[in-house]
Amino acid sequence: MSCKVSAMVGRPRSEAARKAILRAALDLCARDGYQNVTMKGIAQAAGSGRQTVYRWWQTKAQVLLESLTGVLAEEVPEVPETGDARADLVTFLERTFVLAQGVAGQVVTGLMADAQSDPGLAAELREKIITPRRAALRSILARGAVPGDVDLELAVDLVYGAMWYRLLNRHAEVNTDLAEEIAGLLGRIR
Amino acid sequence: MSCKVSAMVGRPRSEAARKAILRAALDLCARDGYQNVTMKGIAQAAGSGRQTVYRWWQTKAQVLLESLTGVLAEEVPEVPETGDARADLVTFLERTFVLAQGVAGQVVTGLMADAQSDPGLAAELREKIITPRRAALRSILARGAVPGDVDLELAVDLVYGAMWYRLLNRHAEVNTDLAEEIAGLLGRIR
Amino acid sequence: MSCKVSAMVGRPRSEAARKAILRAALDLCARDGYQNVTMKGIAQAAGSGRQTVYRWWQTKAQVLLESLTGVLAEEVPEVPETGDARADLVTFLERTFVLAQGVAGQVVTGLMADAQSDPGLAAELREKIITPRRAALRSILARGAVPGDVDLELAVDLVYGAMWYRLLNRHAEVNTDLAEEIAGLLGRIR
Amino acid sequence: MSCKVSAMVGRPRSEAARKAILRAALDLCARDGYQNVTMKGIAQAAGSGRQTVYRWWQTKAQVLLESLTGVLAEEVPEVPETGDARADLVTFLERTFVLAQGVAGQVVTGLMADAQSDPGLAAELREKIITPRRAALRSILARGAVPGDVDLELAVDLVYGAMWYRLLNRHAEVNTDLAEEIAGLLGRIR
DNA sequence: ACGTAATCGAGACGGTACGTCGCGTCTTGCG
DNA sequence: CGCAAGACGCGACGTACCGTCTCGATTACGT
Repeated sequence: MSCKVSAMVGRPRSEAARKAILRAALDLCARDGYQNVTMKGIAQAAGSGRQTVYRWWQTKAQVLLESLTGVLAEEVPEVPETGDARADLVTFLERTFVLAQGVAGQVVTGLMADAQSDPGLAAELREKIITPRRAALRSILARGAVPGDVDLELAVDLVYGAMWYRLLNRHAEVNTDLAEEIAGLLGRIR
Repeated sequence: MSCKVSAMVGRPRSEAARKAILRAALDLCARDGYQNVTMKGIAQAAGSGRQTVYRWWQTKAQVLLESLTGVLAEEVPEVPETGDARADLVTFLERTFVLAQGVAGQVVTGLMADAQSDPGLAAELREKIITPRRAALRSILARGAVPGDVDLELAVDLVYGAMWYRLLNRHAEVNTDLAEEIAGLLGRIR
Repeated sequence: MSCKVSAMVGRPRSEAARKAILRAALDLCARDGYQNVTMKGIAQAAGSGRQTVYRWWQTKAQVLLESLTGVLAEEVPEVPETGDARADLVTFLERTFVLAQGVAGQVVTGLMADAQSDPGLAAELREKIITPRRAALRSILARGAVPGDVDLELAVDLVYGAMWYRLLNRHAEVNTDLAEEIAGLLGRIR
Repeated sequence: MSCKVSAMVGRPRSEAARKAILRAALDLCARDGYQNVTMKGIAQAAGSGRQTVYRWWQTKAQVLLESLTGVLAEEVPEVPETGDARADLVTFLERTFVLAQGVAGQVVTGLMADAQSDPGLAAELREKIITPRRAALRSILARGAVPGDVDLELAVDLVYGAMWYRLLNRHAEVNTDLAEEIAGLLGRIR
């Protein structure tokens, strides 16, 4: 998108540095926790200069958001329509929850925290991470996992809500059992 | 409990300062957002010395946790048993959600964020805020708002999860309508 | 001098506390050095309250000035007139220098330092410590240790100056040898 | 001397900041007195960050020692050998005392005070300020201002001692008259 | 003997400087 | 001109000491 025709002089952006930074941010987040990650630390761990990070991202949240996008893109929980609505739902949730148990959980949790005081980040987070997955879950639910007259937005809130709640509060795990249990309970709605 | 009989020498703790600090913390949180509150700022706003804050609390999270406790204690959502399980549930959720829409939402959200990197705070938060309210909701649900064989812990996760999800992600309001909707959906479980 | 006739009600001043404070100040000064002595530390070491110290002295300098006065009063270097002017001078200087090598040196050095930024203390220090000793040295010198037409004030400056210089700069000891050497050099003035 | 050939990466030290800090320290010392100078104040007055001061100096004493070195280097009291030993001595002392009456006196006095509780500073002060000037005075005296068999170290102690004594105790000025008087008295030693 | 009043200890109070750390920006030389 | 290195101005951190204050307890005097 940038550097269309004119100019394009000087040394080009180092793709190696970009990847190193995204990777370093992820690793540090896994090791020290999101809140303890710093721009300085990211640059250091990536073996890059501080300015190189700031040149392409404004905040650590943006770095980690892009890191996260990379992680999630590798394994998007797209579920083929098998005809069994509940099985599809379970499959979707299982895949989602497995991701949430890994670094992605760490990152997305931290991003959500930062988003509380950064409306721009909040919007970006919703746009790039939350909303697409809400839409995916909604379409799965629409296959018949809940009765047709149920408010799907509310159902999505309940399901993802439970996941977020457990991710943040850690009173219980977000594992494959939860997928089954949620699907089971939704299936009892008449 | 403390300072029962013996000892109790020296100048006693200033209750005025304590209240001023708790109040200032709350006000700052409402004005600037949890993440932008600082110990220095709290002390300044409370017209107290920095050491006075640190003498009684170790972190801003602890200050705000106590502030929050004060706020929540004023209006505990205890619901009399009317016999109508669903009505009780709605009442409980409405009261809960009204609180969540105010400063308490700001604070509890920030505390949850901090708790991600502070296990001690996480435990305290669960113990003092989360768990009691989970128990309250659970007992309300047990009055018959959901069928007897439903896993109440899971039901609590779904309900509070939806609230937390909306509080954090702000894709929808946490208002009295939500109370009705949730109660309605739970009521359809067979 | 104080509390002449009227009033004089209430609990009388604790002489024990006064002595303990003066003693503690001196001990701390010897142990930690003048600059590291604090009012809090003095009170603690004396087993007294902070206010008790502040009630009777305004600054640590005043406490230590009184402590010092006590020390110096114990052994005032008054020299009997033996007829041998030089011997009298040596005796006086030896006694003076012995005192200077002890805690008194520590204290007076620190007081002098503080006096640089506290004109009141400077005046008090001159009045109570410096001037009396200058007068004493001057009268000894006037016995014939230097020719009669020598400016005695200048001579005093040279002698006490050498002592102070060595006390502060520590490039050489202030010992009895110095007394002999100074007396010898003054004796060569014609 | 430093940063000779290799390395020398990163942004170079700001000479402007360095000079501003040294200057600010000096100004504050002249205005508020050595004891009231703070690292925070120096940084503020210099328009620099606190860390920038700490990066290059550990204490305010070190800052002011370097400031002082700058001041003294501007006008080193080097005296050409005129053949008249006493005249040379008077010239040297006059130049010395003029400096001592200015800010340099303030600073060196404060440094000496701090040196009482900081052996490292004491050594540095002796090495960089005291000893070179002692050597200079000694060589002047050796030109014949005092008889050849007089202990020059002692003579230096007496002369500089008088200066220091007056600087600290302020019972008399350190002016050009003093230079004449001291030279006169030394000239009477046989 | 008993109230009055100033003392005592202890320690919390509002301040402020300390020295450290992370921020986001800047200024170098090298590739 | 991108990039590493790292110094820069800034400001919050948690600590220490300042001098003041507020407690309960103690100790003399003047009724």
